[in-house]
Amino acid sequence: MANAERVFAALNDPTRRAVLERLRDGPRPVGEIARGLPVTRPAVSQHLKVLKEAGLVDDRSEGTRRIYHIDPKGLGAMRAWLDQFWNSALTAFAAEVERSSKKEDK
Amino acid sequence: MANAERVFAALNDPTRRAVLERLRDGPRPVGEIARGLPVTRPAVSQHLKVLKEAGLVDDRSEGTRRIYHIDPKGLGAMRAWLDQFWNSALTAFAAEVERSSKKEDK
DNA sequence: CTCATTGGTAAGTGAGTACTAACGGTAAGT
DNA sequence: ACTTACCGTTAGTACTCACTTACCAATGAG
Repeated sequence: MANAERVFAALNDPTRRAVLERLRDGPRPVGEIARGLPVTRPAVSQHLKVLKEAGLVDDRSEGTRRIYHIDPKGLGAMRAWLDQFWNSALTAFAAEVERSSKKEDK
Repeated sequence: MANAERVFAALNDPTRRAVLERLRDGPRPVGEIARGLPVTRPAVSQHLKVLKEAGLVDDRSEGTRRIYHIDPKGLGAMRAWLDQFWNSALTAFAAEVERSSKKEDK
């Protein structure tokens, strides 16, 4: 679904971010992702499930192996939320600075 | 300190995001933030503490009231992390498309 | 067919955390 | 001085979640 709620929850975990970092260089099977990480392979499978439901990764079957790769959809939802919030926050912040500077002119 | 780690953890909670939404329109005291939220005022105080440590909000004293406002610093750290990841992910994605299309030329 | 490889799933456990209730501390009003 | 309003902090509790250990299904090699 790639809604912001799931993306936030998915990106909160350090291990899941490490998984994404490893997929940044290209698609990899589950075993290769798990190798080098301080957790077991089943744990990685569970993390991949969460990342997939968040729209951050997708997978394809290749024989007995499942190749995972990054899905730009989830990151797009995240950027959209952040950009919208960023803009409105900055305008509100600027408006506040304006108001407080006008208070000096009495 | 506004490192990405704390920002992720802070933004994960729905109540804290609701607090930020309320501060988006401008600075507010704690009581006014808590009013309308489905949690008690002390809970809001704890959330504000987390948001402040993440660099997402800041506060000033005004008599007996503490006025909280959004601090662009934390959102900046978030955007930096996301933009960096976004760029490298897209280039890796493009490189992969390149590779898979070359495999067709045998 | 047999066996090894790969990976998703279920159950159980431990740690982190969001919440409420109670308290203390400070500033303004009477 | 007394009271009221506003807010942060502490202690305790309930719940979520990341992890491991077992187990099972599917594919490929011999």
